[in-house]
Amino acid sequence: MTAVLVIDDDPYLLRALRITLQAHGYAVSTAADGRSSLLAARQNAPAVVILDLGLPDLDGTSVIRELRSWSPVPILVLSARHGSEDKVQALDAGADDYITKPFGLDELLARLRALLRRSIDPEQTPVITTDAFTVDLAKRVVLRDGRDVRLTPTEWHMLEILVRNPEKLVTQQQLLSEVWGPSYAKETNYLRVYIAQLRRKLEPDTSNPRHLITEAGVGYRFRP
Amino acid sequence: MTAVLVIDDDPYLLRALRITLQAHGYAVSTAADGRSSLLAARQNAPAVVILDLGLPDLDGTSVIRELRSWSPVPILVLSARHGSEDKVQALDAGADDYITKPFGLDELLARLRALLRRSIDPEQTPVITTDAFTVDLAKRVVLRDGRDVRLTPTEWHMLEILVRNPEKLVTQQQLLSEVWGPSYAKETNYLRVYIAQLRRKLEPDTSNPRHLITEAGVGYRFRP
DNA sequence: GCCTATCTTGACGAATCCTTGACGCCGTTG
DNA sequence: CAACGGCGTCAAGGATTCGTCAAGATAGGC
Repeated sequence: MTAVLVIDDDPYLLRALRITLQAHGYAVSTAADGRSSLLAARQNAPAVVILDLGLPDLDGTSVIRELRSWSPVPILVLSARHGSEDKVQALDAGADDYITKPFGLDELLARLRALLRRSIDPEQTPVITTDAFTVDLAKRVVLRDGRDVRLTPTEWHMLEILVRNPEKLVTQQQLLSEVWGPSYAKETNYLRVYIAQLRRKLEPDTSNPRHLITEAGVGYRFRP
Repeated sequence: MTAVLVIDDDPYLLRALRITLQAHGYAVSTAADGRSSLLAARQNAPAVVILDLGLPDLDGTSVIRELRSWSPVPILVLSARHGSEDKVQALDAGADDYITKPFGLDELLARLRALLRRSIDPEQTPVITTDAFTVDLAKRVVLRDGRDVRLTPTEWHMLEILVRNPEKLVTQQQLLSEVWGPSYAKETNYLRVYIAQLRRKLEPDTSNPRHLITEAGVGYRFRP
């Protein structure tokens, strides 16, 4: 049976979630604050974690970071605020998905299913092909016109992130914190330099990129 | 059968609504003041709430806030006054839609259906489709006629808020404080400019918008 | 120590995006 | 009828952000 750990300090919401999740076949364990939740996560080894950001003792993002330091378990975040700042912070810290309160229980269940589905097969096809080049994620090789393209470690790291999320917009912060670390969140000129190098090596027409698309002010997107 | 909770202190209106709603296949429960209505909402778990603002004991916005603190149930507000102040207050407190008395029963039924449609489909996949365009919230992509539409960060931010709340009337203040920050609450010209740009990019007939609807003096609404 | 590959940093026009004001239209009010 | 407020439209600036280049800085191999 799938094990779920629910972390929330609101006893009513905790009870409601426990009942609903158990009714849908999950094994539920709960925690009401950050410290005990970290213990519970180590002991129960849940398949997915549901975390409320408004905890009494620890900051929500700290809990996420602690968890992420030793476990890849999917984390679904609940928050009362509608603003997008804490959303971005939580996702940057390593959360996988996000719901704003109040939310419908069917929506919660749907997102839970989606997270579990994703964690079961994390690597679909390790080979991505476009009409200009081919990326083999397993072999760490990029081919263009039959010959392989030399990429530096940093170039490869950036390309890998973009290619693993086809069609999806990857935030500047996501790229920076993934490649250079969270403290480089404002060095957007790094991105400009390396995107330019990737384009020069991969795009047929450098000044008219068709696969590495920039979204001004937000981030970049890979289009197959 | 769909459960509706009607909250009103006028016995005649209450009786008329009960009869009409039951005749259209709804299961109706009623309450005549704020306190008993909150109890009834917890016990009956209605699919939608119809709330008259002029209650004897509690302020209407307080009832909305109480409900919203634990439930995402759609709230349809009735009010006698024609002014837009209480309208905006109720919507800011978390109401979903609004009708001014006196109102036609067919209009009430139409709005009820619209709100229920929204609550039945709680964005299982974060993809919203209309007959003119498709919004993918996860990938941050908008498709129209198969091609993707290029949106600026601010345009996307506004569209996301509206699309995440289908059929809901979103206040000007809600949009402004979410996108530009709380101190921009009176710069309604921003809304006019960006709504116009969104319509130009998304609506088939710009001068006759069918999905991005403006409610004069109050706000905007997304209709799927 | 020297050489090479890679990464960092700064600067500059160019492209994109946001802000702001003006104008006309429409429905409502007095 | 005239005045008014809310809305849609447009375009011109000003502010950000992007692409590009090249010159140090750093690290690793020989």
